[in-house]
Amino acid sequence: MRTTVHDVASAAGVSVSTVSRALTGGRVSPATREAVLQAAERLGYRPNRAAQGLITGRTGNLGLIVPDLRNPFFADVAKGVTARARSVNCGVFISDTDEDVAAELEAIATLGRNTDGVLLCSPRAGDAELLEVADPETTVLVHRRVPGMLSVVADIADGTRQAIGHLRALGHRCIAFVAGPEDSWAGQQRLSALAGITAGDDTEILRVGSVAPTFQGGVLAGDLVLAGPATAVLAYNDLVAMGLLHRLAARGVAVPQRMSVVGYDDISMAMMSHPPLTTVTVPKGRAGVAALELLLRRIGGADGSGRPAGSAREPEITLATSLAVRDSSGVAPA
Amino acid sequence: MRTTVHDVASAAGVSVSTVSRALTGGRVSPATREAVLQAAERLGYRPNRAAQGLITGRTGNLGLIVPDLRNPFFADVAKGVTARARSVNCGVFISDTDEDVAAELEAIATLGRNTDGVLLCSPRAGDAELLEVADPETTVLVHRRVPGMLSVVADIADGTRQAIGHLRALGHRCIAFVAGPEDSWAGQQRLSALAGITAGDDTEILRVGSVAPTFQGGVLAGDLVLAGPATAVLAYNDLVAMGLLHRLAARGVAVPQRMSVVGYDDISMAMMSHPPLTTVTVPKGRAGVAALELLLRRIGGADGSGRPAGSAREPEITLATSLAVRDSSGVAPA
DNA sequence: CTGAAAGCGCTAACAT
DNA sequence: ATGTTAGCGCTTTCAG
Repeated sequence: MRTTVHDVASAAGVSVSTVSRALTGGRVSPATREAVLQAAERLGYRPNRAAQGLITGRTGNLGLIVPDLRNPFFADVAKGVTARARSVNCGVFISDTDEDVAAELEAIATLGRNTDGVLLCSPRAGDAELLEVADPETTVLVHRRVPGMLSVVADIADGTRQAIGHLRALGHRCIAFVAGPEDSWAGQQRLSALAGITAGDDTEILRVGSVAPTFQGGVLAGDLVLAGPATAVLAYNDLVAMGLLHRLAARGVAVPQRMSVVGYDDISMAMMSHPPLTTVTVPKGRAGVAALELLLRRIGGADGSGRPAGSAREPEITLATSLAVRDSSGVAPA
Repeated sequence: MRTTVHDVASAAGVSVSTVSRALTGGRVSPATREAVLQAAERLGYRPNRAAQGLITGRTGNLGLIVPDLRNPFFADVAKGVTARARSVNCGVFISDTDEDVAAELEAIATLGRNTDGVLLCSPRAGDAELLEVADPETTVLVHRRVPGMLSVVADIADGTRQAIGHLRALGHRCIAFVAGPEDSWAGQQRLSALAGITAGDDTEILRVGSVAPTFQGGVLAGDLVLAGPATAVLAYNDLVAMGLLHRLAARGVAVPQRMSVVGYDDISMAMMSHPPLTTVTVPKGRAGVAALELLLRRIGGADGSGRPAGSAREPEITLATSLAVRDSSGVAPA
């Protein structure tokens, strides 16, 4: 068995409670504390978090649930969360649900039980299911909004407005929008953002798809877009946009000379595409960080710093988006 | 507080020990088991893993340590691990060390203490440091080999041989190798693989760099390669290869007509590049899965199925690599 | 087959 | 300021 408080206690010649106090910052004489700390160090003592959690009711861990870690979007979120979590000395359980609702619900239940709180990123489950299985007190949604739950989202509507505004300014009057999954929250969000935009009487927005939110989906969309009159296309996300770029190149369509392409997300490879992709920048990692901080505020710090929990000031946070203009968008062809 | 065994026990009209047995598969009468199961289901009971772990000595969790989740290579590994872990009902702590050795060492210590075992992917620390802080009994290295520790690696030497063989067959006689970080294990592995290849008296391998193992590093390498006589280039990894492709395109060098490019890893975006990248396929997720299975075998199953632990049959596993030939490599220019 | 009781490693009253 | 004790939720002897 590993070294326990008892080992440290006898090594330092004190009782276990003194060890506990010395380590967690209770009242101990400086001399004693020093002795304990040294003994702990020498023995390589690491507290057993499970045991700590059992008594304090805080595990010092949190859960992060994402649909797919291989999707760079979610990898970015995970990166932000783990980085921030490390700085507050908080462990992170990650569950990749593989885009499966049942797995997601199961993960919420299990993680909800075994952590201090869970960050639920872009869940695929419906509002009702989520409300039923997740504890609104200890769950924060990321990139998804459900009434009655804490959440952090990006201002997609504004980003969409900027993208369309950019294309209009370049002279485009017929813009295709490649829709993603019909039933996804993010998809509806984009659609309603678009609907909310009176692009001007002279500008037409053509809906294309829906297609899978993947590179392949973009390849498919390429031909669809080319079959219509659009001179520019706004794609569901960067992956789709890159598939589009690929297909356009294969068919000899010059970008941006004959067709402008704009994506959403600004995943890291967006600037590596050919040409580099103009895209709506979504704060992915920052959303994860914000969600973590919201959660910590709600449950009072992972370090058990016992700040009065209370309800968070802002139960629904919206992060700004912007448009990263790169080379895939240009003036409309004459 | 959440529902506990006690709640289930009184709801089912039995004792807590009976509940425990019914749930963990001990001797219980079918009728009693059914009653307990129903009560548990009705109350939405989820065992507290911390408490379970405290007594059984198994947490049912494991740790995965990676240098950078945003790197698609590691995202793939993480995906493989989490998927397999879910199927054996095992939680996964993920720690992203941000390429930092100190953070890595700290993670090994903490996770080692609070999980049943840890999967250490491409650690940046040296052999000695690793040996000092990691428990060889419960740690499995992924994509790294250290004498005395369990590990799963890909057969990079063979992959390298295939890549060089491929280029030679296409007529290339002067091949540049873009080296990555000098001190990295993976870097040395590639270098020694190359050194072990007698490409033939008529073939020269030029070392270029080292550069950062990133897209930017590849961009930098592009000019370096162009300054020499090479007609083909083998890049440290796909990211570097893609940066190379980018720079080559910017400088108007046709790929593969004037220059062939080959990478390592086969990350998902390798086939999305322009042109699609020829690369040494490395089993990333499968390595994670294999490591997990090796660990489980070693510690006897996350479900506590108590198979005799014993030492694993194969403490060092090597997974095969292959060459995915795509459009970035072609016959050497005349 | 089932219940009572001990105790995993730790912290939080409660004593001293 | 420090030691003693109880007990977190659970599994596991040990009785019955």
